[in-house]
Amino acid sequence: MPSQPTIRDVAKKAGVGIGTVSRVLNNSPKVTPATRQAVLEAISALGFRPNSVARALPRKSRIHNLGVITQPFTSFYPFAQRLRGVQFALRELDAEYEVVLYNVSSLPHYEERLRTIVRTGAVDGLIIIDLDLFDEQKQMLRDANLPFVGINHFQDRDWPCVGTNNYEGGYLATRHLIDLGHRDIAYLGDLFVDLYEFNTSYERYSGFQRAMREHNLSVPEEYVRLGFHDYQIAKEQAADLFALPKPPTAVFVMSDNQAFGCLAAAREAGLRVPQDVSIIGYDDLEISLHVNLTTVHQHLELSGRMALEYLLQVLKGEDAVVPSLPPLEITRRGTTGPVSPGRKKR
Amino acid sequence: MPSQPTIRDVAKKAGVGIGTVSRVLNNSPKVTPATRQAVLEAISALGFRPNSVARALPRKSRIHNLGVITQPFTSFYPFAQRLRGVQFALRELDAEYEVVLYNVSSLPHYEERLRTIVRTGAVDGLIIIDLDLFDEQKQMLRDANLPFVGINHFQDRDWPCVGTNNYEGGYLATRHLIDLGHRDIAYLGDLFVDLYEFNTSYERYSGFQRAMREHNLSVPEEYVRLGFHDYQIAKEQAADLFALPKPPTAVFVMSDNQAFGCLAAAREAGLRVPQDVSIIGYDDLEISLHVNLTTVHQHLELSGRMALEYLLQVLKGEDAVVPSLPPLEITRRGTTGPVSPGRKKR
DNA sequence: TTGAGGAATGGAACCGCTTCCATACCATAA
DNA sequence: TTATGGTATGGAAGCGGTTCCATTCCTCAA
Repeated sequence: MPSQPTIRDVAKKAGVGIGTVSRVLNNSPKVTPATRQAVLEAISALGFRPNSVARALPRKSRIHNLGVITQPFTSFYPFAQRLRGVQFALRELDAEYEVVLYNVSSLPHYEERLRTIVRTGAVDGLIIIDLDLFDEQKQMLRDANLPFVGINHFQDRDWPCVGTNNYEGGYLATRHLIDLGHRDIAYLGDLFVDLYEFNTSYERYSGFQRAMREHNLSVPEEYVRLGFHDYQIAKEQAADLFALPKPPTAVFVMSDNQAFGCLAAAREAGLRVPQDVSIIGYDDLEISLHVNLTTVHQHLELSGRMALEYLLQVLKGEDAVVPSLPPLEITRRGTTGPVSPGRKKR
Repeated sequence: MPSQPTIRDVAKKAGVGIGTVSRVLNNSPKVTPATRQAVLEAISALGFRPNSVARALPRKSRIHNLGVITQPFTSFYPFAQRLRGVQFALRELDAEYEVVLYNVSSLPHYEERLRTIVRTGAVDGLIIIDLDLFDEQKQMLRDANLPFVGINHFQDRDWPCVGTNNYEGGYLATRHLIDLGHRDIAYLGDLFVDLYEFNTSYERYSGFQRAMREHNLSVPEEYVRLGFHDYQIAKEQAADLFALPKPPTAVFVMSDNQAFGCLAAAREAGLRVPQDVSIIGYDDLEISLHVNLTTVHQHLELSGRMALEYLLQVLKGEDAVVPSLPPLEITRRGTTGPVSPGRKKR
């Protein structure tokens, strides 16, 4: 018997009926101790383990699963806060759903994963975080009648997304620095197109560029530093920036994680923050409060909550519209300040 | 038809057989466009959504689920790093399991959740993080033949745990401070018994006490500060500590999260770290590197990985033993240093 | 001794899908 | 016209459990 033994195998082995085995499995009181004993022995002799799927089938109230699919996460990836929003809302609303977490490590992996999810019907709804949905996949999900919602930066996609506006955020962050009197502002961020064909960095950079242009400020080529999203890499890039003959007086870093690297580079270069250099991040991670980082607040937890609420409505069969997040805002803390006169170069 | 329509309802409505409906659902090519169209219309007219459970049942290769059950998490809760260890290992080993995440918000909730998991057979294995398992539950899991493993601080429990030794960790941290010349050392941590009847804080405190005793150092009552695990609360407690007539020259804080609060309090009190006061945390979160915090490294990610590997072996039917984590070690960074002579009070 | 009632037990029916075999249908070739 | 073969389709069987009804077996009272 190479495959998993079933309840019938157990029944045969124990010399009882399948009903009795089921009763033992479910701790029904109406089983003789002796019988129970025999069944338990058969179970462990065969290494029987009930098939969870078959078990769930006859139940009136289904167990519902919600899939959350995203890139592999590190503690700095804002994902954790979004997921928390989902979980908290789930609890508050007392929704009978469990969260199944899917991490995909590449685009092909992502597409394959979606296909599997649809094929196996593993979940009843899907929250797609920081990933795009391509036409083929979208159609597949629709055909399968599987409700889904994204959390990302799309505001006008033809699929439901709780979206944030990176362009606006980049603009706001840069305006903040300009308003403080800075003129020599650098941009530090991810490569413009990441592994998942997301262009978050480019969008934030575009907002940065727009703000600079509006104020007739130029951005020397060496003030734009792009690299893989990583603390250490950001730190190195920032060190290069600070070693320039004419270093910037402020840096807009496209993520808090990278801003931490930038902060460390400033410290090592002997620069005081914000007296010598202002640094603004993007995300407003919880930890950023403790690091006292000025940053762009993008309602991470709220985005998870909103996505969940929308999905729940759809699942209930209600007509739902994707809610809009409140506007982005700057969380002012200690890493940005007015340009210091003694340091001003022009 | 109040309950969910089934594939038979769809078939009847579309005037086709159930096989055809199934074929449409599964994108089989051998369906006439006209037929497909009719079926799709019936599907959306009825609001039909395939039952994921029933769908999964007939498949040869089951979808396997691993449950991860833990307390609700914040970004500082070391849980995230543990979960990452699990996910990474899962990917590396190419294991066909998905992770189902359960957050429980109280002890009764936890017990009920376990019962539900067993009853519904929702998962094939369970990783229990930072929660104890009581006799009744343990028996229940065993009866159900549901393999489980814990990640926590138990080293000699009668159930498999990847355990860490808090007592040892507290001792090490304190020794580190004593070796640097500190004599007036405070303890800042959680209440001794938390919501889940875990006594992590007490264990670490006991290690602290032992180290102090071994060196004939006394701990004044006001040097022991306990409070709910929270940045803000820790910050307030630390502020009280620094406002004492004779403040400590070093603080052992039982978690990095609380250590961040302590650091902030020191900053606000105008104390330089480590010149005026040394601070050591516990956990070694990723972020702690960036904050340059000296702390106790407890192999968080590795613990997730080990628990997973063990569970996978058990699921394969192999005889497995729970692996031991490598010894705890101090990660020395910038927040601890020798006691500064100018400040020494005795 | 007999009948009634309760408890343990066996197993058919069923949960909602997929799969596969048999059938019906159509087009083409002879 | 008939034979052939390929394709779309219907629906029975089956996935591995739970549930419930019928049956058997006891025990106890009359």
